[in-house]
Parts: sequence; structure tokens; C-alpha cells
Amino acid sequence: MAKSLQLKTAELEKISHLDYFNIALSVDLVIFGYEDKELKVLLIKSDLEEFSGMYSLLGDLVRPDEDLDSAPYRVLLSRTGMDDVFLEQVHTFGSIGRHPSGRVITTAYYALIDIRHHQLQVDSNELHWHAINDIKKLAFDHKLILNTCLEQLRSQIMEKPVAFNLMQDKFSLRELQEVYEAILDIKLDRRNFRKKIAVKDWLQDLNEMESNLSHRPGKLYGLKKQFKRKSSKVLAI
Amino acid sequence: MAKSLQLKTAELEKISHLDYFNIALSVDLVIFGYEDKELKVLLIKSDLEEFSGMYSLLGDLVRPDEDLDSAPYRVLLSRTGMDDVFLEQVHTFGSIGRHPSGRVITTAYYALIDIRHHQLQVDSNELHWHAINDIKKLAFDHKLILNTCLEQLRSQIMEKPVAFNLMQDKFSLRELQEVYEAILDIKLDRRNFRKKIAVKDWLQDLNEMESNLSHRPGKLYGLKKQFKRKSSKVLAI
DNA sequence: ATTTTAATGTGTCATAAGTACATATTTATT
DNA sequence: AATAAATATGTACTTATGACACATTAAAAT
Repeated sequence: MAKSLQLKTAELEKISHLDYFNIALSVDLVIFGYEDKELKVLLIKSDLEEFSGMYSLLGDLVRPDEDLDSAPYRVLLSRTGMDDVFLEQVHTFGSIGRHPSGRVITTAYYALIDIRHHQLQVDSNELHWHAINDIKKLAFDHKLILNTCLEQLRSQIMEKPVAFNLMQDKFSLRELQEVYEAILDIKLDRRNFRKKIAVKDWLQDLNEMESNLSHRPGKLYGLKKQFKRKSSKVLAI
Repeated sequence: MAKSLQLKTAELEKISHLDYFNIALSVDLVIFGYEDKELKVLLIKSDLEEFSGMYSLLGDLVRPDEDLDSAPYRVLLSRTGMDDVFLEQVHTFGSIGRHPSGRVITTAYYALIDIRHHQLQVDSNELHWHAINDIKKLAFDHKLILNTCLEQLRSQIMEKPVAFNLMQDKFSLRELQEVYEAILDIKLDRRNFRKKIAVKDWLQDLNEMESNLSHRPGKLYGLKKQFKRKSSKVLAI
């Protein structure tokens, strides 16, 4: 296989016969969703005998004819049917022993999904949403990858308008606060939370109210246009 | 080459004959140093004909028998003789066309070097320090990699005690401020800078003074032990 | 119609952090 | 003894953070 590479430099030639291409490169996805006031992650039953019965992240080898950053979009689309999703690269994991089947280095991404808009086109009944606090161990080093991505998500939500990718287009401030509380896993003070969000100037007052509630409805807001991607998802600024 | 892999899963077997291993993985290093009140980067003349005359970052392919995070240490030691260096992984770059010789995905690291302590064991006279503001273009996508690493460095120096890796063990507050100014490329107010640093509680007053100056000497400080690595470099917390 | 329920919407005070800015002090040099 | 060139330090203003309580609204129940 390595012979089919079009290598030109002395360095690459010299190295190729030393089995340098025995390293495979994959992407792994921490797919976050939000439902029932909980942050969830989409997991699949591992198909490796070493990890039978355990769950793992969705992932795949990177193809030679796609950009690294395109691979996670392809995986998402092909494995879940979800398109137009917010994705961010987090870290690359490459310990020697991390994959039992061989040398695989993996670049981890996190995705943010509005579960209510992106229905799972389940290609297997082994795909399930798991509440983040219920995930105790995962196959491979995927728990480490999950923790790393969760930390990155937590550190970004007050800096950039990314949490909105977990929500529908219209939401009340209560709903927004609940999303933040689910991500951070702490209770927030309502007045202080609203003050902080107001300062960011991310929100558009839609002049609409919640409905079908058995109590006083809240105002509805949307993310300002300048922070949205096509089809209403948020830019990775 | 790919045949020599010990692949066990159906998925990997299926994929291996599709030339999936035609992707090579490398590491590239943005090696920062500080001298003459300037932030510098260690560059080497590119050995590719496509980029003849241009400079590039130090890098190498990752070997199958080393952890990904070990590769940059090996590169640093073998190419410059420098040991015990602060390194941090930043981002992985994997566009299809980024390397003219074939498909190479690269994980970028930045290193922080105290130039005065780590004399270059130059293995080639093509290795040179370049002031960061003088670097206009680089081979491959290395200017993008440099910019990404510089941004990460800038965003970390007020959060974590990493800038000290660019300095000698004993320093005055003026010298420290000059390092921060070089990294951020802005002038800082002396009083406010000292207040901010004091709050961090990173510094140990050494009860020594500068000497051999033609003006009033400043007090000397060192980084507190708890933030140091062996041989006086800073932990990546 | 009135009351109850369950939520929304809002302000103040105290503390901490950020920013702009000027003067007295110390050492070596002349 | 005077000069040069730097160090060391404080205050006033503004902005951000965190703790905390009460009046209001809409729907549902009576």
C-alpha cells in the first residue's frame, strides 16, 4: 500500500520502507445533545471483542480523499443521517496502546445537536443517547476523549455563542439557563445569569411568548443572525 | 506495508485494502524563544523543491513505536539537541492538499525555550531563529500553523504560568513584563502588570537584586517550585 | 369571578477586578 | 554633589461578579 504513495522527498522515501505508514488515522466524535434538562452523548455499542458490551464514540478512519475536518461530517451524516451540525476539533490522541487492533491515532471532535430537529436516522439499533452523568466507562480511551471534549465545551459556552446549537430556534431565557446548567452541571442564579447573557448581546427578542404552559409564559428569544450559520446553526468563530 | 498491520476487526480489514493507510502522520513544532525583547521562532530551510528558499517549521513523521506526544520531544532533541522543553499540543491540520509530496496530516505543538540555557546543537546551518514579526510566509501551511500556535500561546499566558519557560530562572519584573509584551506585541502598564502578576501568586521573591546595571537594580524573582517541572521548566497543568 | 399555582421579570448592595495615571526612591555615573 | 535611568508604589474610576427578595402574569381550579 505504501508503495502507491507519490512520495518525492528523500526523507519520505527513506522512511517509507520502515513501516512508517503502519499508523492509521481516525476521527472520533463526542456528539452532545440536550433533552429533558440533561446533557447527553450519542454512543454506539463497540464492535470489538476486546470491548464487547461496552459503548464507544462514533468514529471512522479518515479517507485519503477527504480533508481531516470533513471526516467527522461524513461520519455524522452516514451513521446518523444528521446534516448541518456544529463541529469543533478538540485534541488528537495517539498513545501507542490506545487501540487494541493496531496503531490508530485519532482526532477528537465534539458536535452539538438539537435533538428535536435532528431525528436520528438510525442505521443500527446500537446507537443511543446517554445522559452524561450516567456514563461511567467507555471502550478504548473514549472516556478520556469525552472528558476532554466536555471540558472544552464548558470553557467555551460563556465565550462564544455555541450552546445555542443544542436548542431550537426559539427559546425562553429559562430554557437557555437550563441548557447552561446541564452543560456545567451546576445551578445558576436566574438574575445573574440573565445579566451575563444580556451583556453578550447574542440574543434577539422575538416579541413572542411561550404558549401552552400552565403558568406565566416567558418571552421568546432567538440567536442574532450574525452568529448563525446557514440553516440556523452557529458559526465557529 | 499495510499488510504487516495486526488488524483484527472486520472494519479495519475491510478498509485496509482501500489504501486507507496512504495517509502519513507528522508532527510540526512552533518553537518559541525570546531574545533581545523579541519573540522568535526556530525555522529551517525547506528541503522540498516546491518550497526552495522558503523556511518551514521543524517536523517529522510520527513513528509507529512512539506515542504521538513523544514525537515532538524526539524531534527537538534530535534536530536541536534541546531536552526538557515545555511542549503543548495545539491543533491537527489535515487538508488534502497541504503537503505537495502526498497526504500528510500533521499535529502541531508549540515549544517554549529559554534560548540562553538551551544552546542550539546545530545539526545544520539551516536552522535559525526568526523574529516573529519578520516572518511573512512559510512553506506548506506553516504560517497558518504558526498563527494558530501564537494565538494559543497568547491566550494562555495570563491563565497559566507558561511564559516563564522562555526565561532564565531568576528575573526582574521588568524582564517578565518585556516577555509578556513581546508575546502579546503590545505595551503594558507597569503598575497594572505587577498587580495582575501579584494576584496570580506564581512568583517567589528571591531576596536578590539585579547587578551590573547602570541604574537602580530591580529585585529578582523566580517561579514558585510548585509550578516547575524537573530541571526548572513549567508544568503543563 | 375569585383564588391558587407556578412561573416570569426585575434591582440593590458589597466585593473584586480592570484601567488610567504621577511621584518619590535607589543605584551607578559623572 | 548632581545627574541619569531605572525601580517601587497608590488612588480614583469604572466595570464585573455574586448574593439575595418581591411584585407580576397567565392559566387552571374552585
